[in-house]
Amino acid sequence: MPELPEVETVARLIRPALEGRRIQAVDVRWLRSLGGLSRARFAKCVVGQKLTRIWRRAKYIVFDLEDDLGRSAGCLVGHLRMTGRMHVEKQDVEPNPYTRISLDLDDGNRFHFIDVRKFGRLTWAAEPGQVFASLGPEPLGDEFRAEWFSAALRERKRMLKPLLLDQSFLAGLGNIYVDESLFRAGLHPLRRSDRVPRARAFELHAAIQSILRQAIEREGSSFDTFYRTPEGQPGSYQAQFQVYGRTGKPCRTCGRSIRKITVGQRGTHLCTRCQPAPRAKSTT
DNA sequence: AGCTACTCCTGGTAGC
DNA sequence: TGCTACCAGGAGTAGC
Repeated sequence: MPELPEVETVARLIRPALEGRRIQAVDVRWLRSLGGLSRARFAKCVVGQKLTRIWRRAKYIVFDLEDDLGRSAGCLVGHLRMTGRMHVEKQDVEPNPYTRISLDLDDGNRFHFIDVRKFGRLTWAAEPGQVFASLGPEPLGDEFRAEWFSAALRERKRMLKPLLLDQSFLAGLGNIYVDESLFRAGLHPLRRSDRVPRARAFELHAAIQSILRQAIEREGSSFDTFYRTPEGQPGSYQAQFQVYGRTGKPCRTCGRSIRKITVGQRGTHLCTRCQPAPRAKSTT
């Protein structure tokens, strides 16, 4: 599922084809992908506007818009959720059957928002700040410091896994990179955040940053046909997975079989030797 | 405050 | 082979 590295990869991929282009028409094939806006309102806000900048915040992709007088005209805000994809191709290419929203561009190309499971969104907002107000820091941004992280973990008294998935705590991680980060730091997903020693919090902080950086370098992870872009090659970070999707396979560090448990309705992968259980009880 | 359950969705797969 | 049941899950929301 697209998380920060995959979303960053998509933004980088589509940016050159979009920046500077003007939107000439829109085609909304699945209304709910607009996240509550009507087709008419969406079209009114978007058609005729110029795409000036494509950027990422957390797992959102933002398309800044400008009207023909050069004034700000709000922005498109996209979220890929589980199966969303974005790409640009020639207007005469037959669109993918799962295309939910298309934008005709002034250079003969067409932008497509494709989403098999329809969880994703592409909507218009006057102010992106409104959408982002409740998001926590960017894990690769300056405000995400080890000292802050250690203190924030102590303040919250939650299990590590749901806390790291909480976008208002830290914005951009999803199921895969949380599992991988916790493994790298040797922390059990059920461990309470306020019981993580300071040195361990620093290790987790470093693990999150280094894993995200490596994943971006490898253009994210793709292990399923849903997550591949038609024109771009799939990412390759999945080859680096230590625990995610490796249930029953030997831990690459100690050899013990990787286990899968459920935490907050989410599949959670771990090595019970490298990530000891929070209580004395050993779950083998 | 933090937890669980439920919702939205559909392709893939396990089981019969 | 063909059917059914269940699984994956990000984020929002409701209720305890």
